Amino acid sequence: MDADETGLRARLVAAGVDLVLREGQSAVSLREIARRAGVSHGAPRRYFPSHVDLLSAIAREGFADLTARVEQTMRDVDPDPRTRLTALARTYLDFAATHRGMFELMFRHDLLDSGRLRLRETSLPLFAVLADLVARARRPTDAPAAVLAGALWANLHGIAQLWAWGSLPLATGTTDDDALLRAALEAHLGPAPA
Amino acid sequence: MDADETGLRARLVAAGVDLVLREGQSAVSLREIARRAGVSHGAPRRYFPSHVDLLSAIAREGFADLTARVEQTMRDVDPDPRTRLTALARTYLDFAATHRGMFELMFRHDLLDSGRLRLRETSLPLFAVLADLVARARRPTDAPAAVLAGALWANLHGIAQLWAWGSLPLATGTTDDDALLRAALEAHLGPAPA
DNA sequence: ACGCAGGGTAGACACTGTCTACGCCGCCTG
DNA sequence: CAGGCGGCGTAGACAGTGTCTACCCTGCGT
Repeated sequence: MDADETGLRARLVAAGVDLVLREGQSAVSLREIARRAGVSHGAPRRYFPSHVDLLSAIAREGFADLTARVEQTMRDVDPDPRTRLTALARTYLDFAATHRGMFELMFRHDLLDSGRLRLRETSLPLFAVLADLVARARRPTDAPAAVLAGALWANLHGIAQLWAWGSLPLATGTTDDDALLRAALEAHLGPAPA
Repeated sequence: MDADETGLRARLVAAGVDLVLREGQSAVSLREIARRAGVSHGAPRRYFPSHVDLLSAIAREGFADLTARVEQTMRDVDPDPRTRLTALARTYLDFAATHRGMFELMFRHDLLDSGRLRLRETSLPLFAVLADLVARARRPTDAPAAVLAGALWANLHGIAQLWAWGSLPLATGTTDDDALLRAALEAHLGPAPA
């Protein structure tokens, strides 16, 4: 979506994405991606004046990837809102688990330039999908749709976060990943349909 | 609780806690706390062989602080489980908001030596308080207590995380902090009592 | 009185982000 | 066609970092 795919900028971002997936955020240095792209240590500066700019560009790719996955899921799955929400949740958690370093980076607001690059807004379409489904699955007595959606997203995000940290199995004494997710969905959306 | 309060080790940790609260995790370098303690850059090495060891010691203080606050809350508030859970939740979120840098550090598993120092287990007493209250507030049709407690904790944690990131108001379009918290509590524990 | 160990000093190394001056090559203009 | 000029990458420098190592100094026990 950004200019030519073969340019140095694209190669640098690609190297960064690869690195963050493989070794985590802390492995992504300007000099290292320069090395991987076979250019001098000062070259990235043309496209990323600071480290933050580079990380932000990488995180952007992450959001794009996650969004694409969610959209694919929406294409694959039954239109029933509850079914879709469950699928979306699994996609979210699966992404967090299999793209750990990227997921971490995506929410490291201290490393990202969420202001200038409006990076946060990259996550808005994602939230819009969730909000729409929640609005349709919402029961009359539930909280307003926006609040309900926010609470559910927070729950998803928290599960992803605490899983990654490894403290949930430690604390709850269970390794049944899915139980927590099901409990969260039922809490916010009511009992699962038969 | 650790040895003498006046020793260099204690001074270093104190300087680190201060720094992390004031400027965030990234400001805490071994050399900087050495400077603040008025010792040479190599001195901390006696007590913290690596950066991870220092950060872990600081995070430990954070968990101790949070635990103390929660316990104080439990002393201050009505014994009714639901009331206590609400108070605990507010304490948790308040801590995350007012001790942002520390809260972040506490859950940066990539920076902490959660293995050797068994740092994760520092959070267990905290979870135990939550789990106990949840067990008492739980309705018969709810998920098992451990799962319910895990789901609720995840929700709390997610709210704290997304708040800190500033994306919740952006996404939900509301600045009513408390609505989300109330929604989460009601979702997991049922409608609020009159 | 001796020496020995714990605790702090100081220098070195490799690495990082950032800044600056410098070349190279191609394109646009006169 | 000649000239220059601007984008792009190179290369060196600087301050800062974590980590390692050799050293020293002081106080204690024998």
